[in-house]
Amino acid sequence: MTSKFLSLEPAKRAPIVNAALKEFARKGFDDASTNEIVKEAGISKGLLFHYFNTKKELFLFLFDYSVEILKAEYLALLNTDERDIFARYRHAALLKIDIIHKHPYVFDFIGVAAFTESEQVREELETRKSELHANSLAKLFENIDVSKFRSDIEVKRAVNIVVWVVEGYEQQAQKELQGALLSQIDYDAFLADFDAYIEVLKNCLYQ
Amino acid sequence: MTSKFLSLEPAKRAPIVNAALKEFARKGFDDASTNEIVKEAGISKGLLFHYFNTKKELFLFLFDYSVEILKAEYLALLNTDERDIFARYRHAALLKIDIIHKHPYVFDFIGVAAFTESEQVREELETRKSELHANSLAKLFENIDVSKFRSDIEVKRAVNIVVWVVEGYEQQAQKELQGALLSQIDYDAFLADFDAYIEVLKNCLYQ
Amino acid sequence: MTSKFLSLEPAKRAPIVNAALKEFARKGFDDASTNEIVKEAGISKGLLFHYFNTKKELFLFLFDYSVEILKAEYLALLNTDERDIFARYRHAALLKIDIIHKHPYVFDFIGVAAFTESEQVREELETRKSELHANSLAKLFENIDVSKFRSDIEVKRAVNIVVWVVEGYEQQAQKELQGALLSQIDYDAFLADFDAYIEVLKNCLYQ
Amino acid sequence: MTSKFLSLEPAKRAPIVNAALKEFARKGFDDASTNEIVKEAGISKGLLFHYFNTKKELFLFLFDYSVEILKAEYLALLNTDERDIFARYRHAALLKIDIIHKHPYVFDFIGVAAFTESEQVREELETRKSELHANSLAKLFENIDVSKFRSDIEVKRAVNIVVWVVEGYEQQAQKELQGALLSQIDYDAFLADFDAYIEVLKNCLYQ
DNA sequence: TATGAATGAGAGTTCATTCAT
DNA sequence: TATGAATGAACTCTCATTCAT
Repeated sequence: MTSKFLSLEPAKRAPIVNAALKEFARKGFDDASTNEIVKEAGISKGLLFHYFNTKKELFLFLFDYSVEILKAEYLALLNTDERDIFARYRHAALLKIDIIHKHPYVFDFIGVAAFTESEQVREELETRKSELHANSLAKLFENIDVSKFRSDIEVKRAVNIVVWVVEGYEQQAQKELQGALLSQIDYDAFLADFDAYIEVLKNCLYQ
Repeated sequence: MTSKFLSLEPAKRAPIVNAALKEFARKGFDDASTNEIVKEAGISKGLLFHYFNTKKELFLFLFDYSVEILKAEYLALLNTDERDIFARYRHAALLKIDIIHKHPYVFDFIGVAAFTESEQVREELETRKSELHANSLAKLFENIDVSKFRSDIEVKRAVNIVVWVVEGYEQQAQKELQGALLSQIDYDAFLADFDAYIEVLKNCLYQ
Repeated sequence: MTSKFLSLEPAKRAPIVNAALKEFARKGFDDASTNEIVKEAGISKGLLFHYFNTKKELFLFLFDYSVEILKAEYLALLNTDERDIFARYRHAALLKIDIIHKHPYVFDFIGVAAFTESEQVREELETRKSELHANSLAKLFENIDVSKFRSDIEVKRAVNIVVWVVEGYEQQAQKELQGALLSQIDYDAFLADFDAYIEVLKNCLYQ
Repeated sequence: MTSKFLSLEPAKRAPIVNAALKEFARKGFDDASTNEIVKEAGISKGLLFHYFNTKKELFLFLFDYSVEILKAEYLALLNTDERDIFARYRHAALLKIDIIHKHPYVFDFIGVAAFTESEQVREELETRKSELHANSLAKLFENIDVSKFRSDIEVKRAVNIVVWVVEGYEQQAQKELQGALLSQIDYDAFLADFDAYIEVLKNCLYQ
């Protein structure tokens, strides 16, 4: 029953979506306050529930909305013809930075949603999450050229090491950038640093 | 003003601490219910607030309490004479397993507390967290023999890679073990797997 | 100000009236939902409030509307030339059955309206109800031949006994028929049963 | 979970019970406002829900409470040794007047509860109602001496006529007394009137 | 006429916290 | 030290009503 909301003009939709994404991203499902959302979005309490009958429906809508963005602006642009794991990941990181620019709360929201354990949304989320992973996130690892890894390292371990280092780097970067104005960030410096890590791993793990 | 609580006999203290750690570890600061805590601890509502004037005070007490355990049973036992980063980490992982056995909720609680964003406790937590990190967790990296790393890899990067891989491994292990009974876990298999990752990194990063 | 509604073509009026009668009959004034009414009537929210400024106005309109039907198809057809109280009542019962067939919600609505205690409509209803009773329902008892009653029974008591027994019978019948499809009801059996009660009373109360 | 409430001292219990009985009796389950109840009872909203977790639980408690009163002060005092239906009913009517004196809202509440169709309480009420009827209200008709009825009248009809007339009389009396101060009512006049109806029926229906 | 987005007061309910005992 | 009755603000959600289109 979110068709009402979808047929609303985008200019009115955006502040509601952003206010809700932000509140959920900050506080998780249970702690997020619909009062805060309507205050930030500048609408009345009634209107939010005119569009979304329940807080849960709003949350799941935002999840689907975020997944759509991820699919259209991230997953669809991943190049699975590039079989080199490092080139693939580098490209993915660049796409990710782009999305954070354009949709500041989407990645945070998805992150919080992925780990929420609220019983009110768990079941529906579980379905959506596994579908997302199966159909989509798996693309990151699809068709990787594993023959490049050194033969004395188990492929599973090599891939995990790459994944964990990239995730660690991203988290560290996020922590450092927190609070900084988006316009002040020196992306080139970050990319150079990131590339240095890639270089180390490549030397370690490739033949 | 938790002195009242500290002068209580340990046998009465334990159920309260455990009930509170468990509830906060499960639900985070905002969602945790003092009702649940008193029910599980078998005490009255009034008594809880006699010892801890506010929920926040209780939470911060538990944080300090958990940090004390960490210091006494983890950080104090880290052997800084062992200068090899891998040997140091392996030992640390073993100590961690021990604590999870003895204090099942402490690590979970610290983990939840570290990532809580509740505005009610953020400020005080921030101070404590940075102090913990500066004075204590830094011990993990103190006096590491960096001369063993390959000369063409920046030390900072080598250390980060080790940290991120170990963290990634721990998180993956936790996910796999979730729900399993503690007694059923095959620790030797886990250690062997862990050692395999260490071996890969050692080959990569050491000269 | 329901003139707007009255000048609407009947084909458009009927679904609105029926939807509203049904909802009020089922849930009473306070619980009836204007949302349900517009949904069932297939019109927009705004239109309902274009015709009837308030829920209360709609309710009172329906009361007047139902009373009109009662007057035209029930009270007007009561034969006051028939001075025997039993013959009069029997005829009235047959008329009632007819109306329930033709206007399924009208009697239910009037019944619910008669006993509603909602403060929002009580005052206006009170006026209408007493007017209805004085000018109209009194016709049921008008010009009754009281000379037929046994001389040792006060007329007032004899009439009350007839009224109460008929009312009791109707309520019992309604309870038994509840849920049954209108088409499946054996009216002849009911009439025979009804007539048996009349016969008892006639033997008792007549000379 | 109403044990909390039951262990409260009666002086504090009474205003809550009375306020709630009154509100439910006036407006039915759905329309009754817990706000009104706490205002009239002079307690806080939180306290009401400390005793009764939900509005439904409060309603069902009141039903059980009212049934207890009915059993103890009405049904238990009905004399089934008195086999004459009129003597039995006269006694019952006197008992009823007594209860209305002592517990002004109990009969009204039971009446409203008996006919409520709110889906939220229907199921639980249905069980309670049929139990009440089977075990208790049936006592009114138990062991009646039907041999006194005229042989040409079916017993079922004779009993129904008595019941309906008594009910009709009670409703009329309630309507007339409505609003009058309890102390101003002339019970002797009412009883005399009631007895006159009984006399008529006795002459009619008995041999 | 006709729509449905928008409002805001009020609904039942939860919860940390207080306080008389 | 210990209880649990009592509070009231905040929660999600509903609803008759308004109004720009």
